[in-house]
Amino acid sequence: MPPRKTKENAGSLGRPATISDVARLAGVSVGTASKALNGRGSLREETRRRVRSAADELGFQPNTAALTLNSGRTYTVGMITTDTIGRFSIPLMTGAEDSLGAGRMSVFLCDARDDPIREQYYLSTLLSRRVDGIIVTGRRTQARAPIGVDLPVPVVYAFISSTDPRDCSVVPDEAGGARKAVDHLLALGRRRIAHVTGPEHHHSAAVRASAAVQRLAAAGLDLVGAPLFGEWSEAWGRQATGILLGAAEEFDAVFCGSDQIARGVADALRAAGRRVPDDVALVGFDNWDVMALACQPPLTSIDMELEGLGRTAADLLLAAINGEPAPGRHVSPCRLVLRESTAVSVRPGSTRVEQV
Amino acid sequence: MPPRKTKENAGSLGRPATISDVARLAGVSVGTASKALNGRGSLREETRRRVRSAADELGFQPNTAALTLNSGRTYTVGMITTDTIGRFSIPLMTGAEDSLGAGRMSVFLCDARDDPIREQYYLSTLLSRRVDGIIVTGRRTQARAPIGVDLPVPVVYAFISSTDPRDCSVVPDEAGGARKAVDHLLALGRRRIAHVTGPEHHHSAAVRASAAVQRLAAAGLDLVGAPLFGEWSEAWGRQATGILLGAAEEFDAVFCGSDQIARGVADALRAAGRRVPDDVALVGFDNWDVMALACQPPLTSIDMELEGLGRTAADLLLAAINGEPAPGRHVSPCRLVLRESTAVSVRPGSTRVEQV
DNA sequence: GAAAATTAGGAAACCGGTTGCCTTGAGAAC
DNA sequence: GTTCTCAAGGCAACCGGTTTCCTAATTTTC
Repeated sequence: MPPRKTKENAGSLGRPATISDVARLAGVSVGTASKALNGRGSLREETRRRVRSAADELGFQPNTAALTLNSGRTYTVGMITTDTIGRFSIPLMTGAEDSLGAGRMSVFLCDARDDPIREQYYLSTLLSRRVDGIIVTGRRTQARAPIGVDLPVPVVYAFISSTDPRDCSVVPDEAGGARKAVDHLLALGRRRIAHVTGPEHHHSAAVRASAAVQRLAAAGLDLVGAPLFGEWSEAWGRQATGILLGAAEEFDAVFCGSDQIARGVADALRAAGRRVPDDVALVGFDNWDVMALACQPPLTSIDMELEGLGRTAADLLLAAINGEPAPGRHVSPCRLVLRESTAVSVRPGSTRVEQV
Repeated sequence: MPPRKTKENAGSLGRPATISDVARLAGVSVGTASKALNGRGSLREETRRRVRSAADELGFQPNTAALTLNSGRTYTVGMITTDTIGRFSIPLMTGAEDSLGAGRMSVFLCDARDDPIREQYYLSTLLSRRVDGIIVTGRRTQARAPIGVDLPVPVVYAFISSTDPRDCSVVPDEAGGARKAVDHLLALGRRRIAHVTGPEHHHSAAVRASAAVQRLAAAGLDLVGAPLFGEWSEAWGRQATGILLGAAEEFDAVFCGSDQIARGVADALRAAGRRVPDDVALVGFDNWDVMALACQPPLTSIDMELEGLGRTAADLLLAAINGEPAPGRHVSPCRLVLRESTAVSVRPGSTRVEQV
């Protein structure tokens, strides 16, 4: 892409052109120039053309601050990540930005880094900038206290949710995802399924584990042993595999709370001479490509569709801004992504996606 | 953190309070209210107090658009990622936001997604919003065409750099990082060093490889074989290891162009019965904790200090905004992070950082 | 040809702040 | 008692647009 000589200084003023400059060049009044450029008022077509070409020549772009001042709208939203910008926030942000950009809105990025003071500082900054709305995200799906009450602008919680049920939250259906994982393993004929996941006090770990247990119970089955709660790391996956191998009970599948854990499990199983998926089928969670694809074999995983979630959140926010709020928890489904770690007849390298 | 009843509606107007509301409540004129709140003019202390408490009561926060309109400054900068928000952008953004936030500036996030049209759209959006400055980042360090010429606001390129040497760019010293890696391996007594890295046409791969070769040459040594160019994946690391093992030449160290590659190499070496670091020492690049820590053994790696780079970029931008531009390429050093993949006597789990 | 209708475009208020200048009033100086 | 001085605070212009209202000129109508 060639560096484009921007029009900003095409007219060679030392500053951005204002509508007065345009009006002067076109030989009309400021009000007329405004009407000409916005298709308002009743003007001769020739006048409009003259104004437009003057605007082009000067590279005129209306000062957003002035527009804001008399419309009251900023066409700007704030996005606050309560913890840290990270692996989960990125697709959320990308998706949100996608929808918002289509609505010609810009996004203020605020990284609160788990600091309530910082969060409130950002909140007041955003409010003083008169953003049209706010999206709150976080790394954990657990519900959190509302960022403020009776705020003058709509707020949508994405991924994370608000403890106040009247707030609008968009969250992934983690329980549904876990059920899909279990159903898939059951459909493969596996009956002796173990579960290795993150810390017990972590909301996602708890939700996914209990959904898995319930689904098995509904099929008249028990989990092999209790869910193994630990940390969200490969090391824990390896360690937990040692525990499973050392126990009396046999197992033919492991559903893992994250792809990292699953990868640790895969490595440890291979080291122990168990074949995946032949001896043990493996399902991860997150569908984090870096992990899922590099794993040997590539991992079947649950995708929370975070980008879509971000888009949904943005759409709900835009709706709320336009006076049509949709309060409540909006649950969006997860998707099962099939790869070789549960595949009996899938060729290496191919990726099939379950039809939902 | 308890949901705070924000002051925005404390005074129970249906809209954010304006300075007129404050003035009315305090029984003074608008101008006086402004002076009272900003410590200007000559007013009785009692009057100032009265105005301040009126402002508090109403939860007054000045409308940023109005401030912008008569100061000409927006206290806002744009951050354009030319490709995609990803692993490399995050620490950059975090660092930049850190410095900018300290300067009370807000950040507009723009994800151009490798689309020149989108990029120019964002650029013109930012300019019409009259941002005080722009930071351009990207996933690759390769120089790119300037985003625009003669822009009315300062621009700083971070990580990525501009082909125009008069532009201000902040880039990591990748060659220096590669030299540190080689020096470290030499200091360990390794003499038969191989290099596995990403695509030959990829700027980072080329720079790191040639710096490594040069450093070895300076020590009177050759690389074992030619640099193995491939892709930035674990799979390539494994594959390349196969090539190395199949070749006639022995090797006692591998310097890898990324942590992902290094991890693939580690896995393949282990599978082939070679011990790391005893038989083969291993150095990665990027110091991506997810990879470097989960690797067996944990990886020594080169850290580009992206967060610091982001801070530097932001600081340079702030300086430029304040009329002290610092044109040119600013190279910031990389850091060697020691872990077990090159450690002879480091205990498992510990991380030592080289003193620079 | 004069009155009415229509059209083109200008003047000014307004959005919400800041700031320079001016007015008012009180106390000091004589 | 009169003038001078200075502190305190009001008035209004300004930033850059939009919009309402009004005027002037042209065209239509009879």
